[in-house]
Amino acid sequence: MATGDGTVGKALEVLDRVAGFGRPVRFSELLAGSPYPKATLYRLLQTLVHQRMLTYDADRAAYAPGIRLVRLAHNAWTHSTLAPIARQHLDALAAEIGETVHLAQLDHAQVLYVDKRSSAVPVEMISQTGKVGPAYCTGIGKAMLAFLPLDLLDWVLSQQSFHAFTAATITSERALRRELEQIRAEGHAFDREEHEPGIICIAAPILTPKGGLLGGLSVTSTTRRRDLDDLAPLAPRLKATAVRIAADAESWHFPDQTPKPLPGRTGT
Amino acid sequence: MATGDGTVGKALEVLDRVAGFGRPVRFSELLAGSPYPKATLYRLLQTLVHQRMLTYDADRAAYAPGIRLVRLAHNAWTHSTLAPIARQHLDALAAEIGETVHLAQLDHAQVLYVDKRSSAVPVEMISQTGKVGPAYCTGIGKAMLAFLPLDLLDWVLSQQSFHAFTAATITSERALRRELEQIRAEGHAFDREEHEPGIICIAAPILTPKGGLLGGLSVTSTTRRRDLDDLAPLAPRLKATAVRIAADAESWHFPDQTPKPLPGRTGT
DNA sequence: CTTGGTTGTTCCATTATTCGGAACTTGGTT
DNA sequence: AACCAAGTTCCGAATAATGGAACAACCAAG
Repeated sequence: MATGDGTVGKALEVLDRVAGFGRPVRFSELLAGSPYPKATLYRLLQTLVHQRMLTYDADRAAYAPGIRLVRLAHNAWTHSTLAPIARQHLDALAAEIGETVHLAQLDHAQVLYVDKRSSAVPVEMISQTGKVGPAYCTGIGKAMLAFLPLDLLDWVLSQQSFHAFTAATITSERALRRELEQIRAEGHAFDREEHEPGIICIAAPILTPKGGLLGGLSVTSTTRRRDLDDLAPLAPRLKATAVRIAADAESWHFPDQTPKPLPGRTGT
Repeated sequence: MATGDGTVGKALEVLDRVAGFGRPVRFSELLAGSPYPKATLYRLLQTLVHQRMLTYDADRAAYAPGIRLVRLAHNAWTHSTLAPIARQHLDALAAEIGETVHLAQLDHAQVLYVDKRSSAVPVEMISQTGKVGPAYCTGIGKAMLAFLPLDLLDWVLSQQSFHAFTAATITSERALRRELEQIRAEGHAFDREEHEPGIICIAAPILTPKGGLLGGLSVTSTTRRRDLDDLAPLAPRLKATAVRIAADAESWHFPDQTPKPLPGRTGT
């Protein structure tokens, strides 16, 4: 999975890797999984720390994501996600249905949750927002995949791991494509405990009038409270909300957030 | 204000600039305020877009922060800010006092708010978290500055704009240093409508047992509800909370987040 | 349809940066 | 004391970034 993009690409790859650990990480740990030689990795880390994209804790000799990222993300979240536009609609939907509502967008073949309304716990924040999850085995992921342009879909599917989280997880591209077809026909997707046992959801894509994919919307519940048949009747309300969000996005002239297939830069 | 750090530094500077606009921004706007020639800036932007750190909207021909940042920030916020550690303490303090509580850290001579508990308005969030504000004219900023090591303080103060937001704003380094001395003696700071008219606050630093600066904590109110004399009695509870947060941070072995003075890297 | 202006994109020889093997330092272990 | 692992620095070679200038694309006015 070549990154390209010269030094900057390499630096960001390292940044991702550090962030991915989810804990302070030592030089040697990074070196182990790195394609770069010691000296190069060292310099990249130095640069990132100097730029406050990473923090270096001298005592523990470990690197962690830096707070400059938090600051940048504030802008990104406010101006480049559906969250601010969708906020009121999420509030309304969550209040009406009384279940957890998620708003997500596709990022690099993964589901990126950009906002959430939880019925139970009142507020949370980046703690939830910013999380990523698999696309092939979540309702919201499948809902988005189903409405991706075909050429992009090919690429995105090629990036899926098809790891079997539960017994119900779809583990082959063929099976997933079949399911996506159905979702396309119905306009909404279900998560049948495919990602976590006991967790089910119904999800719909958020589409521009022209059919461009903006994001996804889902209502999540547990098998203890509801089953799929209870969820299905929510589809109309879910879709109505999605349409409203899309309309607002349109009037905000929101950019079509279709993910890029990482082309070889200067075409073939 | 030379950035150094080669290409990566330049790319990140451009990223900051785009984020700073707070709205989609066109190439020419960026070019205007950029030290780089057209072709160079163009390439940097290309790279950032390709890396999904920026989004490019072809219709509007404008750049905006990318969603990859949201994802990275999730990690940064979770693992490199005081927020997760302080959460319960903020909850408790906010509930007890019934006013808005802020948690902040220093980032590059500015105040970066990393969490917030608002008494009145229930929700908001990243919309608030991730925001930056001036250090020299906010209570929380001054509280942190007062406990900065002297050499760092010199640098940080040199970065302040001393813009007069209100009639009460401290507008000279000398006056600020005098105030910081007082804050150091008392252990807490006030914002006397120095940043926004009608807004006052009391703030305390969060310090390691050894005196290292971790962050700041503040209780904000309005002149309509309280005055400074009402705020002052809150100091003990504020400080107690700060101590508790510091203790938890210690046991989590939280890295000393003292900002770096951007040294010239390898000397001249 | 032509001209002129503005904005955005590409080329390519030059130049400055990054690369990475190897040597070195530091701190802990047998 | 000798050794080993982890982290840091050096420096010539290799590569990638630079930026001036030419080139498109678009629009408005002549």
